[in-house]
Formats: sequence, structure tokens, C-alpha cells
Amino acid sequence: MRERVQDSGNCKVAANRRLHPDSHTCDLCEARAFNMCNALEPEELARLAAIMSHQTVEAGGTFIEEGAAADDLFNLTSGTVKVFKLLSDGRCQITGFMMAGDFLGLSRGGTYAYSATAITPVTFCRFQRPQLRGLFNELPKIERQMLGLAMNELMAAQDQMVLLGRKTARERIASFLLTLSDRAVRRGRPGNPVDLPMTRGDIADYLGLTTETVSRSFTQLKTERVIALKGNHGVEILDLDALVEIAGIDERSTAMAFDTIA
Amino acid sequence: MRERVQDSGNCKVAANRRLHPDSHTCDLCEARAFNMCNALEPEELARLAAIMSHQTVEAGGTFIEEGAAADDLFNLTSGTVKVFKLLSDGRCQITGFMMAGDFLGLSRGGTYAYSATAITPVTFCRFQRPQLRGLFNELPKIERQMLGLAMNELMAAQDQMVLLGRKTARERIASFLLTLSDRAVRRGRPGNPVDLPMTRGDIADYLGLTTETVSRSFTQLKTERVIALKGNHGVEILDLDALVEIAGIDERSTAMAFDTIA
DNA sequence: AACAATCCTTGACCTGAATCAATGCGAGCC
DNA sequence: GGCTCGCATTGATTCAGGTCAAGGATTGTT
Repeated sequence: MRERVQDSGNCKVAANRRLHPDSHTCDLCEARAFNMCNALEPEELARLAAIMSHQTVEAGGTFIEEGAAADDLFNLTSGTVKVFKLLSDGRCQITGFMMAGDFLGLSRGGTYAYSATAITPVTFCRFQRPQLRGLFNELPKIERQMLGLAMNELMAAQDQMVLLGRKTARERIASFLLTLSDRAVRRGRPGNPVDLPMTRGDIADYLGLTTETVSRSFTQLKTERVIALKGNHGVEILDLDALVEIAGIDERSTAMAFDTIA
Repeated sequence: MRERVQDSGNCKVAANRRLHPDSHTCDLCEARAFNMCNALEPEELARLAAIMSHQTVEAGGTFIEEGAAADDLFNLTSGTVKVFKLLSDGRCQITGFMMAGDFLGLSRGGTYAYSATAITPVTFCRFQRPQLRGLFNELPKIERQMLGLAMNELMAAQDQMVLLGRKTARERIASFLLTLSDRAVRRGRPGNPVDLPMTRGDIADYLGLTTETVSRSFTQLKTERVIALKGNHGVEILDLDALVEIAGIDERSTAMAFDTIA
């Protein structure tokens, strides 16, 4: 069943790691409210800015490869990235879609724990680990902020485990749409026509399904007038209550707040 | 398919939250090497000890309930705990088995994000959040250590997503056995007869399968002489290479090291 | 506008794991 | 020892979602 190599090689790692350096000022950063820079004073922000470079990756570009030396840590400022892991036979699991404010670059034994590919054009701040480590010592605030981010990600990961382990295809799609809508709102964007920058194949690789099943589930929800499809990259939620009901009611994430560890 | 309420109510939350206070000295703590106390000097450890209470929960006791006020943070010192989330119809997903050194008590909006039940008798250190928060300000080392622990857990969660989203039943069981063996070794215990304190139902709820499928997979691996069953709570690995091969080769976790964030 | 290259949808069919249903077994307890 | 009760195994059957196979719709390019 799952022996087949994923269709169009959605997740195959291409070697097009083209990084475009870019000027940038933290003052105007849209992502600032949700990321590790959040708690910093202007003077501290300047110190952080001094050790980072702001860069761009075009859609389709893979800028982190699982297993490569984990030299850098990334902080997304715009665009959407898929983070994924591959099995040796090509099966792919996307562990998350990252957006402005999310950090990237977890390492295990000095090498990246996953690959990351831009789905849309992406911008990020890039830090070299040794330099960032030095700054951590002087500005423990950053570390605290990152701990909060990591905890939030951990809780999202646990929700995803529930989804992957115990939900039906229909429930997974409903949960996915609600989560995306919610994340958009939290970033100050409209939550209703939900923006889906990724392909059906990506959604499938995220939800532990196949392209065909994702498509069929969308069609089913459309037929029931719970959603309407706006081209390939948009979904309008017509009946939010129904969608929440279908998703399985554990959507406490809808009320998710940013918690610190203690 | 998944509509059925889980068999024996493995994961139903019982109200037997019996906490036995217990005297304890950090000097002799077995868990110290892997948990947040690791980096502390004796003097600092004493300050941490001052704000904690050491307690015991008997097997079967539920000491964290999803949705309840998240007043405390826990630090396991011995025994095994299952951490799980329930869907409204009773479907259960165990998001992790926690052992000595692991921390418990993630919260979202002031309430616990999951439930936790002791599988064996368990001991832990318990901290009240406000007090711990105060100590964080004075001893940022603790925060750093926790960030490392959280990152490690996040990577483990990502591995589990790969397992739940893309692996076959057989691969899940093989991966599970290897992971458990590995964790035992890292805690200075024998890695080979693998100790399985949990029931088949718990394993099923962790791997996104049913009791029956878990049992069948064990039987299959036994028939192939890859493992031998030692009663219900032990498995001897007879052919490690075969098991690694079956697990899907992404078991970099075997070589997992403790990484700090930067 | 025509083309190409993806991506998406739909249909027919198949299969791995779930479900339903006994039966076996072992740890704790008189 | 024998009883019991929860857990584990095994078998028969079903079904959700995967696989295979066309087409149809978008999107980008010249």
C-alpha cells in the first residue's frame, strides 16, 4: 500500500538552495509580534540584528536538508514553508507548515532533524548557531521566548498526533482547515476564505492521507455545503459550526493562547 | 471504523488522584542526569528543592487531567506514565510514555493540555508554577535546560508523526521496540529484554492501531524469529538488524544526542 | 492564443487494518 | 490447588482509505 513512491515527488529534496541576501529592518518586521524577538528592547534588538542576515528563498527552494550540518537557525518573517521527513523508500511526512514567526532548524547530533522547502516565496532571518548561543547567555529573555515557542509547537505536535493516530480522513480535513484559519487570524489576516498555499499532495503528506483522499474529502464537504472551493488554493467556510463538529470537538486550539512554561 | 469507543476504557480518566508525599534528597536522584536539575550547582539545587514537593502515585492513578487548572509542573523521578488526549467519543491517543527525567504539565490557556496516568508506581517532583516562574528569573540555567528538553521532545514528536502518518503496523511496532530499548539504555538499564510496562491496548493507543493489530504484529515478528515474547511485559530482540530494517531506517533516534537549541 | 507542465478530480477496484467474536492464559486471591 | 478477572491471542469478516487509471482544470510561458 504505502510502498509506492509518492506521486510527483512533492517532497524530494532538490538542490536549489538559492539564498538571496536582503536588507531589512526589525522595526518594520511583521513577524515580530509572534517570534523570539518579541520581548526585546530596541537596543537588544539591535544586538540580535547585528548577528543575523535577512534572506529570501523562492518558491520550491529547499533551504534545510535533513542530515546536513545544522549550522544555522532560521526565523521566518514571511511566506510558507513545509517541514518534512522522508523514509528511505520515498514516503514523506510533512510535520508542519511554518509561517511568519516560526523558527526552523532543530538539530540532533549536529545535523538537521528535518528538511524544509519554501511553498511560496519566503523571507527569514538567519543566525549562525555559535553567535546565537553567545547572545543567549547575555539575553536570557530570548531563551525564555523560545521556550514558550517550543512549548506551543509541542502542543501543536500533540494535537497532530491525535489527528494522525485517531481521526478519519474527513475529520482530518476539517481540523486542518480550522487550524489554518485560526493561524491566519492570529496573524491578523482574514480567517475565512482560508488560504491554502500548498498543493493537495502536500496536504496529504501532512495529514497522513493520499492526494486522492484529500480531494474526495474536499468534494464531500463541498457537496454538503460546509465549504466552497475557491480555485485550488482557497476554501471558503460556509458552515463553521458544522466544520467544528466534524473536526471532532477537541479544537481547543481555537482558543489557544500563548503560554509560558511556568 | 474508528467510531467505536475504545475497548476496555484504557484511557478513561478515573478520579483516583492519590498523591503520597515522600521525603527525598536530590543528591541521590536517579533522574538528575536527564532532567532540568542537571546543570545546577548544589546551592542552586537546594533552592529548587525548597519550592518542590516529592510525591508518589500508585499504578493506575491519574494525576493530570486535560482541561483542569494547570497549577503544577511535574518532573518524573521514577516509574512510567502515559500521557494522552481523548476525543469526545472516547477515542484515545497516547502522545507519549514518560519516564525518569521527563517533565509533565504543559498548559494552554491555564489548563492542562493532556491527561497523565501512572502505568507503574511513579514518583515525581512537583512544582507550583508561580514559584517556579520566580526561580526561572534567578536561575536562567534551568530555563536553558528545559529548552533543551523541550527541543528533544519536539523532535521525538516529529518522529512519532512520521510513524503515525506513514508507517505500516509492522513498522510501527518495530520502531516502538527500538525506541523503548534505546531509552532504557540511555537511562543505564539493559536495552535488550525490552521492558513493556504498558498493556497492548496502551501500545495500540500510542501507535494509532488496535489491540488486535498490535497483538498480530507481535505474533508475526515472533514467528519470524525477530523477537521473542517474555510474558506480556517483556520482549527479547533476537535479530536487531532485522528489526532496524523493518522499522524503516529513519531511526536516527538511535544515535540521538542531547542538543541545545543553539 | 496555443502549448506544456502540473495539479486536481473522479471512477473502479483492492487491501491493510478495523471490527466482531470467541477462546486462551496468567497473575493475584482465597 | 482452583477460581476469577482482566489481558492477550486468534479467526472470520468488513470497510475506509489506498492504488491504479483516466480525464479535466490551472498556471505559467513563449
